[in-house]
Amino acid sequence: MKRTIENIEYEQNSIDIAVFAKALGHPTRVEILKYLDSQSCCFTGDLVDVFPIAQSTISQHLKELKNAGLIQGELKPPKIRYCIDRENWEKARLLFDEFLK
Amino acid sequence: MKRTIENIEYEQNSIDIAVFAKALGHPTRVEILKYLDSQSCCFTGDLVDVFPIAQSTISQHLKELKNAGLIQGELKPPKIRYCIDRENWEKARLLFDEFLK
DNA sequence: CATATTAATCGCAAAATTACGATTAGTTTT
DNA sequence: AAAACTAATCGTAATTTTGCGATTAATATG
Repeated sequence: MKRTIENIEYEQNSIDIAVFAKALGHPTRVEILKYLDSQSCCFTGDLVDVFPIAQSTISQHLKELKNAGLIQGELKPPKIRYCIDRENWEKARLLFDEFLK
Repeated sequence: MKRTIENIEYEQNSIDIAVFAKALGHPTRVEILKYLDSQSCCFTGDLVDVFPIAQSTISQHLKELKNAGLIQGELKPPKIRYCIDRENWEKARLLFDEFLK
């Protein structure tokens, strides 16, 4: 990309909203979160069974959700247990609520 | 992309959330919406003055917000007046509220 | 009618996203 | 120690996004 103006300055609040929103910006990730919420937690393998997409793709989506802070992974060898990060979830809720009100 | 499984089926609700979220997934678009909200309406030219990015880039962001249904443009020749689409805005609010609760 | 103004669109380039299969790393189990 | 299992990472490819300058279309003004 030709970014002649690199380092555009944004309000922190705008960045926070954008980061959460971007993570929610794919239907698969939305449905992963719905599933996670309904099960309270789950393993990658569960998702591979539920969604008709490759294991590596699911792993990638999980990574993005994790990077955005919406989920956390807990080591339960040999599996990894993913749960919604309730603290950030609440933060996102407040941000969207405030923004969209 | 190698999409061996094309036509993945999603819940309509997940698609709706993802479409709104994707539109909100860039800080510039979030700030455009904030500005629109604060001014209730505005012209493209106002945004060009406010944001340090090219006119064509702003136009593109406006297009995406419009495609997602978050804003609407009204012809006020020779300008175009952009306002938040309150109906869809409310729809988005309800979707996120329900989803993040 | 010619000129100015406004904002969309075009064409391009760089970067990010999405998806896959294959491989790898880390644990268990045998 | 060998085999099995789980999930991340790698490498690749197609597509989409982001951004710019230049051009265009549409309207308004002189």
